[in-house]
Amino acid sequence: MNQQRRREEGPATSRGEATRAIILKAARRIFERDGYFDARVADIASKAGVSHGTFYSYFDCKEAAFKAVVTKVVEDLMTRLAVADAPQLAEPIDTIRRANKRYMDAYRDSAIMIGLLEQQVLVQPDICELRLAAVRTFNTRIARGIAHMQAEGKADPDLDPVLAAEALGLMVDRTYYMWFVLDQKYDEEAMLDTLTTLWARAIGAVGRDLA
Amino acid sequence: MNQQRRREEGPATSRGEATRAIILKAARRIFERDGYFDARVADIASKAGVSHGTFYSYFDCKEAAFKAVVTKVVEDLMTRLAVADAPQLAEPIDTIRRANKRYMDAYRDSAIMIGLLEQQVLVQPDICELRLAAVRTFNTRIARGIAHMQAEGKADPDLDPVLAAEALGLMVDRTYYMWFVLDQKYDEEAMLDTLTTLWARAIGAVGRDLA
Amino acid sequence: MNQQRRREEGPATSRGEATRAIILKAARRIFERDGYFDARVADIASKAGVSHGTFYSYFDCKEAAFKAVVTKVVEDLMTRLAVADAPQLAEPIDTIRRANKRYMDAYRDSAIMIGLLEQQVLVQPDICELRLAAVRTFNTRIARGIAHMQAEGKADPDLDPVLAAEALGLMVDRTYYMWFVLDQKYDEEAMLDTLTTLWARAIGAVGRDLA
Amino acid sequence: MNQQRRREEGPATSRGEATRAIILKAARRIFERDGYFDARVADIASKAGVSHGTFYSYFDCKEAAFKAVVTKVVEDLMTRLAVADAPQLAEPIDTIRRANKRYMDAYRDSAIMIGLLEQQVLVQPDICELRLAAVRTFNTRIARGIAHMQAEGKADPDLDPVLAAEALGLMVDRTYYMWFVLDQKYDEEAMLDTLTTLWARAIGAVGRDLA
DNA sequence: TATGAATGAGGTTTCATTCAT
DNA sequence: CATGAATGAAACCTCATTCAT
Repeated sequence: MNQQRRREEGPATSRGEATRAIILKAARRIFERDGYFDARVADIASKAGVSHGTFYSYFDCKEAAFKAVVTKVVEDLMTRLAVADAPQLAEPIDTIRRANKRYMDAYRDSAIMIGLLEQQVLVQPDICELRLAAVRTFNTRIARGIAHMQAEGKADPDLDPVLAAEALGLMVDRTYYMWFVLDQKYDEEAMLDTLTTLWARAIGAVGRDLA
Repeated sequence: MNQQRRREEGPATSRGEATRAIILKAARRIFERDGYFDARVADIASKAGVSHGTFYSYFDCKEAAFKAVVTKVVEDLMTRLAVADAPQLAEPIDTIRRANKRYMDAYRDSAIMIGLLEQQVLVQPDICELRLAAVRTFNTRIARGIAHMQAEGKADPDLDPVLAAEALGLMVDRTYYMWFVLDQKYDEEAMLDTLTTLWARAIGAVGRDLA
Repeated sequence: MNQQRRREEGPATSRGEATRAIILKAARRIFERDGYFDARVADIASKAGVSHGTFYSYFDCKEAAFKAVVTKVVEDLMTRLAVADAPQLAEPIDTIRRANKRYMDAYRDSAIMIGLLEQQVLVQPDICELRLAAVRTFNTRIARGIAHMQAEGKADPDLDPVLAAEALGLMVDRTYYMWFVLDQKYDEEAMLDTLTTLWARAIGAVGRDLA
Repeated sequence: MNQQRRREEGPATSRGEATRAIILKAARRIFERDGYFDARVADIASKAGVSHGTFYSYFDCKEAAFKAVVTKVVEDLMTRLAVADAPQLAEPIDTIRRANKRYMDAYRDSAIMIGLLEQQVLVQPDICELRLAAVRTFNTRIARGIAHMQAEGKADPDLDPVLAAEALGLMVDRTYYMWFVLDQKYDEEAMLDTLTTLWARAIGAVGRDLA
């Protein structure tokens, strides 16, 4: 009862706030180390240096902690990728490459958690929703970019910008998955160039090519 | 030891063979219904109409049954997609579209199991290996196709056919995942056209365009 | 990991201490009632009035509980038999008889557990070690006694005190086994007298005889 | 039904006889290798080169096979030790030593099975009965020997020959157990001499001593 | 007589979660 | 706020034994 309320209301003191943060951090490390299913609440608590029961003062269940961790990862990702998309005066190819690179860096840093997120998508509806929302945000952004280029005569106007954004976004996203989650070995420059070239040509981008 | 041997050597009689097939089929249905983690061996046995113990006469554990099911799914997929790739005299765009369509049909039919496969890739190294092997086979095939077009002057010769095959393969594969596993709603014609156009343009395919 | 730790470190509170003791006691009663193999963890937990899981908070497995019980039994036995061996001024025959009687009383009280211990000696190396350690302690004590008598000219000096102690100790020990574990019916006085006489004569003890 | 009858009636053909013998031999080897509890019927059948079901054509259950093996071991032991006890004209000490040596050799050859027998004594009433019967036979023989010496004035007439036989028999038997079953390291000559001397003195045997 | 497929009771163990202190 | 003892559902897997062929 008491615990329920506390969980719902969130930490009341700054000490509680700190404990919650510590547990969250510990949870991420344990999830990254053991995966979602093999991660045990006991280990999280122990790594956080608190007792079993304390964990449940802050999180309803293991799933809730996972969701909290993953939400934060996604939020950080979004924030990091939301930086103003440089001046649109640049060549399309440069814009695209820069975006791909930015995404790559961000993906790499959170690769393991992203892998776990993908894995849970099929199991936890909440997580799936979270994932889809993120995808939608990204895709919208990409679609806007493509539409913008089309408007400026820098991309093929016949293309459906939404579907194209979806497919190309997945191409890049999935490539990074193979690369950083499944540890396939690619040469960074070559891969970035390939992705960028494919993308640029796919949307019929005019202008300078990657030499 | 005895059970071990039977499991390793496979059924000795045709009756055993049949039972194994029945269990395998039941396993697939239960996995599709409940997912890997919630699937219980008891349910599989019960759906197969055999006893608990019988299951263990044929499979080491749940994981082994899953692996067997998934292996079969992948093999079927490979077989199905291995059909002679029509005469290369056709326009590239038609070749590409036909391939995308074939893959789409195959993917759709096994979508749930493919979803589970993707999910287990991070958990079971064996499954990951299986998955990567399939990917490699597909990619090689695609890369050969691209190289072929390049040789015939029908595709941009500057492109690295292997990397391109990898990225474009993932684009299509992942799109189908969103479509059939995560149940995103796409218009079939529009999506197929988009994927095909993006692909064709990306590799600089010359020739007729999708009207 | 958490449970592991608790098991390794032992109970952290006195409440835990008490529970452990209760389970241990229940385990002994169940082992005595059902024997080692037929004893079920569920029965032990139930007799202790705790849940299944609680048992595993304190013991790794049935074997561990057995080992704990048996260790305690052996320790109690050792303590009980370690009482100062009366003044050595007494007649050897009296010293020997008193020792035999003391051992008999102790053996009888723990007969069933000792029987189980003997039974597990062949199966569990740990238990075997425990058993041999106890035997060694007893034999050393006996050998010292014989050597003492030899030094005082009260026993045949030609005898190897260690081997003699070993054999005579086993004679008594095994007789008690037949008596209290396998329930052979002997007359207490007659048997004690026989054992004592045999022992005394065997070591060539001089002095008064059992009349 | 059918099988039941066959088991009760015993093998009908000499081929069946042979199979039974083969299984019995395999059973002994598996029991010796794995102990009673860890021995699996499957392993016995497999080592005998027959199928699962065939085992049950000859034995009711694992326990029955064990009993058959152990009965044979005990019978062999009895036969081997039943050889005419040399002329009683010899010195008592020589008679005793010879008997101890004969027993030692026989014990050593069947040590593992004897160990298992001891272990099952507490679990299987049948086995216990078998064991006690053997003990009784031995003890009677020993008691007769002691009584004989007493009659000839070669041993203390005050001793109860039955109880003495019991205790001394156990002394020797248990020593061999420690020696050959639990693998305690003893020097053969020294131990045989000690046992013999203790025994001879214990019964007040007159005559030559072991030098 | 021999085979081996099928059975199913049975026990062990884990770990997320609760709650009294 | 924090602790850790207690819970108990749940799932896995083995292996002695039967029986149809």
